[in-house]
Amino acid sequence: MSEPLAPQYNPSTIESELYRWWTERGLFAPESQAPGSGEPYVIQMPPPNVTAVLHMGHGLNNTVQDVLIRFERMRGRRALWVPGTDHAGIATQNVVERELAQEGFTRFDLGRDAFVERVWAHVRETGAAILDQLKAIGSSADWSRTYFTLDEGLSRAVRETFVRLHEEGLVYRGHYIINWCPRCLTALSNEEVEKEEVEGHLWHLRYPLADGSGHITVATTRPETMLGDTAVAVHPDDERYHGLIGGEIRLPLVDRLIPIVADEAVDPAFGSGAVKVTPAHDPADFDIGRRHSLASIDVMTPEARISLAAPDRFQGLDRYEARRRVVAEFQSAGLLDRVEAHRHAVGHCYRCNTVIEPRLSDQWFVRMEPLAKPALEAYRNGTLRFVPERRGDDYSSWLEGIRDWCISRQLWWGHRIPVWYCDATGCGRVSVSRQDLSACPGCGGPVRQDEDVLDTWFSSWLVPFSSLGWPNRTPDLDTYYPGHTMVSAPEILFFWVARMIMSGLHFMGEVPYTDIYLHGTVRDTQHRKMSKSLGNGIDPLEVVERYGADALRYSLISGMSVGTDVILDPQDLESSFAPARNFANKLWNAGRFILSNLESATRPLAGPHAAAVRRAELTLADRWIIARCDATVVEATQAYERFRLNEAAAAVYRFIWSDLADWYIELVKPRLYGDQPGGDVARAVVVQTFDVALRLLHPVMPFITEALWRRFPGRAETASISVAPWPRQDQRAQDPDALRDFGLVQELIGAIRGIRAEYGVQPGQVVRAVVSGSDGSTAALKQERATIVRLAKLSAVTFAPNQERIGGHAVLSNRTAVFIPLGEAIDIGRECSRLGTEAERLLRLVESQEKKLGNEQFVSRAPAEVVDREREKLTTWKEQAGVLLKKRELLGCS
RNA sequence: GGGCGAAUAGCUCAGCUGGUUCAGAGCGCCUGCCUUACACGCAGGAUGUCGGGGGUUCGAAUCCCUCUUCGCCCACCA
Repeated sequence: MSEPLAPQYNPSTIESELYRWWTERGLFAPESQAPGSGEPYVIQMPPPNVTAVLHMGHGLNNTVQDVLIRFERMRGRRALWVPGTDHAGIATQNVVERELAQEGFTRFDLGRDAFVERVWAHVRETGAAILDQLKAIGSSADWSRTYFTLDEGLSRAVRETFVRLHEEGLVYRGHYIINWCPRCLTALSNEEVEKEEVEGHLWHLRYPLADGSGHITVATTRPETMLGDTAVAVHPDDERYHGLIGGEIRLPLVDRLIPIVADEAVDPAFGSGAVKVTPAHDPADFDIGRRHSLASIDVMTPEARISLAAPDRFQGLDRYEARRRVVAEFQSAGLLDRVEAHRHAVGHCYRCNTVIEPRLSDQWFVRMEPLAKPALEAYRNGTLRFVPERRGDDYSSWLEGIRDWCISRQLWWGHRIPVWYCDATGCGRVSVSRQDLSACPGCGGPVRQDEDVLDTWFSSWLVPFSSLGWPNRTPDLDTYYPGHTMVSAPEILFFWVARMIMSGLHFMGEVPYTDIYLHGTVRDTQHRKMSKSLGNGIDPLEVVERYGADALRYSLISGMSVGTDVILDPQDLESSFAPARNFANKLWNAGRFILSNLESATRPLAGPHAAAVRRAELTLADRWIIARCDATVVEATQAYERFRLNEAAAAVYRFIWSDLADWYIELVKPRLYGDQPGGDVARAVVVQTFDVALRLLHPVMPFITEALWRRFPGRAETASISVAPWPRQDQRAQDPDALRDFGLVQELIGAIRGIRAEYGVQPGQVVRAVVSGSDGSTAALKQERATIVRLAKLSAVTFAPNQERIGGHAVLSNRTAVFIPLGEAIDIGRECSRLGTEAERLLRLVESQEKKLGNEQFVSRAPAEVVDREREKLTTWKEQAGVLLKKRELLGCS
């Protein structure tokens, strides 16, 4: 590592080499970090779906986790980040089905076993690519603990959970209306249905009374379901229909007699106040049907075509064709009362966006209320903390209204349901078992396993303990359960996060983590979510290749504040990622420069904060940068602790660029060259503060910080910044005087530069400056005289009262005046107006300030220190304005 | 239909407990510089009715109400 460093930082080779080095050293395993000492700190990675390679959302999610895990690791915790991938039942099955479709096949052509084998092939490929991507962005997860949700161990946990919940009466099989996707041909949970507002219609249909005495009008958004109607319902108190309750309707098209029933669920104010009842195709109707012992007629096939239960001419029609046909027939029979435009929410499959069909079927459910209660309590008693806080409301209101969870899926890819049905006549036993069964435990007869698989979330809700070996009681489980922070996208709060809390409390007796950080979504500049179908995605790997992983990470972190989305422009990667790349380059060059000036060091450079030098040897600038560094330690540490990662990143950025590079390094250059007086002190201070900056930045930019940090003298070959101790605040570093005094130096240099620019003084030309002020106000400036001369490009600076006329004038915030004689270069008129404008600005401030202080209410009601502060401001502004006006007089301005 | 959030420079956003970061940062723009760490850089500069209206207060970008516009979550009125 001693080859000369290139002036332009090139992340690609450095990153891959360092990553290999980290993993070879096993730095990401908690065992090799702080053996036995630090408290564990555990993050469970939301396992990416093996459907496809990762997108920017994953980039953000995993960067946040990595920042937190690296932060806590450096703070001495035994940090464990558990990685994994999710088999993603329905999603992965769909992806492979689409692949097959391209080849002209369906999964049924292949058969179950061959299809599942095919999915495995996809999984092996994608799963490996995903892990590579996670590594490419620098994720410091413990890969030795990587799991896949269909692994043997996690499958055992799934089975144990199912059986145990069944034993407890919390898993049951039921015949209910569920959400059915006619494309995926499976049941879905309520959470898997996305409601979307659509402009639909409300058809008002006339149902003739059986006795021919008239009709009842019912309104529906899905006319085709009338083929399965088995009643018409009205509210029991609805006067309009009193005489009709108990009567019958002759159902058009089907010619079936169905009763008119009274049910409280009917809203008399909606539509006609009468509702058609289709128990097989609507959850509300199903309930009405139960209350009135109505038949359920299933008029749809799984594919949402009209079934054999309907009249011949409708059979086989797609649901929408059937809808048109039904409406047309009502119309021609004169039974279509009217059609209204109607805006309503329609459920769509969250995986293929097909409109959901409520369907009556046998499915397995988890009884959720008993699980939800403790999960709700954990929030109410403050055990769980949400960031941002308001997400806690979403969590609790979801739990309060929770409904049972349909967990069976009519898919082939997933954990097979551990239930066996006995086929022996007269037995029919249903066995729920931890072990595979080959015979009925009751009669010894032949059994067949339930064909269905479990909801993919039924395995992922166990991850916080199943990934650690549960149901076995393993050392990992003892040590790393419960974990600490969950970093998740808000979309999966209910699917995953809330359910993990329920399972954790139920099976482990403790919440799986206490802090839940829900970050935003990555969107394009039109605020659209990045997606493959919109083509507005950004490939994280492309960004890593072009800008480096550190730049990717920094951009994501700095673009994100608590509770807001990250906006990136897919059309213009440069504007999104160049600033971070530039920052990396800046850091690289600062490091390069510092390193190149350490050879002449004669004193040790390492050690606790500025311990290598004595206080008395420090210049004002040294004291200033040490104080700024310390303030940055505090600011960044607090920001990381509060999940304000963008603020932490910004604080370090400011320190490195605006303080260290722009000022301190510039200023200290003469001391560093050769064997200058104070050279060792400067070297010690610059190394010290740069080292702190690298450590503070490491969680966000792990690669470049490591690359630089390792090159500093005195580092052991095996030392890594990733386990270097986190910088601590140092009371001795605090130095308000230095902050104030050096601020004045900066202000003076800025004022002189401003005058130079104003009058177009050539950069190469040196000028003289005269500074006048009281001894007290110029003491600090005198200390840094050489700095002022160099950075303001002066021939000399003198401290004396000034009566010269022709030049540029300025006045600092402590009333010190500056004068630059410019001879012919100056345009007196221009200087007059420049001074005039500035004086006017100050006088306006003075005026409003006088008004404020003249206000009795303010003086008497505002706190004394505020009033004092405002008085001081007034004095300063007044005097500043006075100095400028005097200069104008001197110049003979009109 | 219920709940929540956001609106600040051309763009992306900070501004946390009302008053010393109070109108800011980065990008973009303008001017001048290849000053031997860095042109992915340096120095300087311009840019705002803090979404509209009302209120509370000595004092509001900040707190309250209201309107407008965007976004998110929830919802079995067919």
